[in-house]
Amino acid sequence: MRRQQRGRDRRQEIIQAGARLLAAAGPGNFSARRVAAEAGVPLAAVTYYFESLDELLGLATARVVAGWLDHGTRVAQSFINGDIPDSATALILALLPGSAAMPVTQWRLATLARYELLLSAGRSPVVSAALAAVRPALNELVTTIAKHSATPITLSAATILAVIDGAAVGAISENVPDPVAFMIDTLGAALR
Amino acid sequence: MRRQQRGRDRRQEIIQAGARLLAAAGPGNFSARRVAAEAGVPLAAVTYYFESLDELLGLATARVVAGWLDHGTRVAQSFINGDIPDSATALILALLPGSAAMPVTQWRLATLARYELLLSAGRSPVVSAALAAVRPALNELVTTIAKHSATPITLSAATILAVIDGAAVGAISENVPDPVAFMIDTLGAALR
DNA sequence: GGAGAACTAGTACAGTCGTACCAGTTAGGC
DNA sequence: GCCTAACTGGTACGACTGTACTAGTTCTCC
Repeated sequence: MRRQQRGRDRRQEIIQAGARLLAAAGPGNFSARRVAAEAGVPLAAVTYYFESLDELLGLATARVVAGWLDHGTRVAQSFINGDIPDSATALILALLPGSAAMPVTQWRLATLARYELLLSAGRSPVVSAALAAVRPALNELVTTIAKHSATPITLSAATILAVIDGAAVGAISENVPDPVAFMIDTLGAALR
Repeated sequence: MRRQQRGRDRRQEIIQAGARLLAAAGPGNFSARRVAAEAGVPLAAVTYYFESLDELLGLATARVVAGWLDHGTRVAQSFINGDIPDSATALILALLPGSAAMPVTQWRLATLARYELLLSAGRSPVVSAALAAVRPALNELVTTIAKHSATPITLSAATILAVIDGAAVGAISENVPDPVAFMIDTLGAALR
């Protein structure tokens, strides 16, 4: 279907709203009605612009992980510039949502949604595909930060990512009071 | 309500069925109707024996994590007996569901369900409570295995658990072909 | 300017969900 | 033996889900 400009805009707006919803509330709260409400469009617009909710989920996921990458490269740049002293801190800030200034409860929800999305790749092919597309870039991000570390880092990017993911899952499931500090500690212990 | 023997049995049977369902399909597929079908009882039996589905979820979760601990202590014992040569292998086999003989697709689903349950603690207080109750024992399990390792292990139990959890989440979301081998490799790299 | 495609928006349908309700049956204490 | 509490199992209700359908409106292109 050859779209008109107005339709293209609306379609993008719906994808954007889906990405916001996904990042804030996780795939378990991703429904056609909620996306429509978030985008401020009627429910029928969702079914009109997308073959199925699954297609929209894939597009929204791609948008979300693109945001991860943007955020990560920005943090990596500020680490290279010398604004972040510790490489463990830089890795955590680069690979997890938000900044250190974010309130804890909000950080917890955002990180929870992030890992719910990661795990949902195990059941949803479209999410799996969207994640697979960005993984090499994330790995490269980790190696870039590791390369600019003051102290040499011997662990591989895959292992570093595993430590970060595991620490995040642990922090969420255990409801630790200061998750960011916990994660920097855990990663720091694994790096030395 | 003073239960009769028959009622006690049926109640336990429902909890057991809930635990089976939870371990096999994850919290997302945990519904009153599914538990009833798994237990072979009518739907109304679930609402009769439990205040709410949430109460049943908490009891089923407790049953599941008790199974984790049983499995882990058994594997740890066989490691101490010398049946498992490598401590990284022992840790993976002890802390993740099933054995090496389990088919990959089944292993993947079981592990996926396990981490879905872990993450769901971030949204469900009853799951969180059930997990918190077993965490010290899991930590002790890790230190026990580490203590009997041939090569000395300097990482803390918390860090080791983070590596295992992160590697598992990565293996699932990336759909790696031989996840158990991947996890043993990743943990081995972090331990040395 | 008119035909037809693109779009908007409301509504309806079939499915699953947790929970409530209500007759009928079984079993334990007097 | 009987009364009452425990239990069984079927059904129903309201809420939510994805998707389909049907009008009416707006825009583009010839």
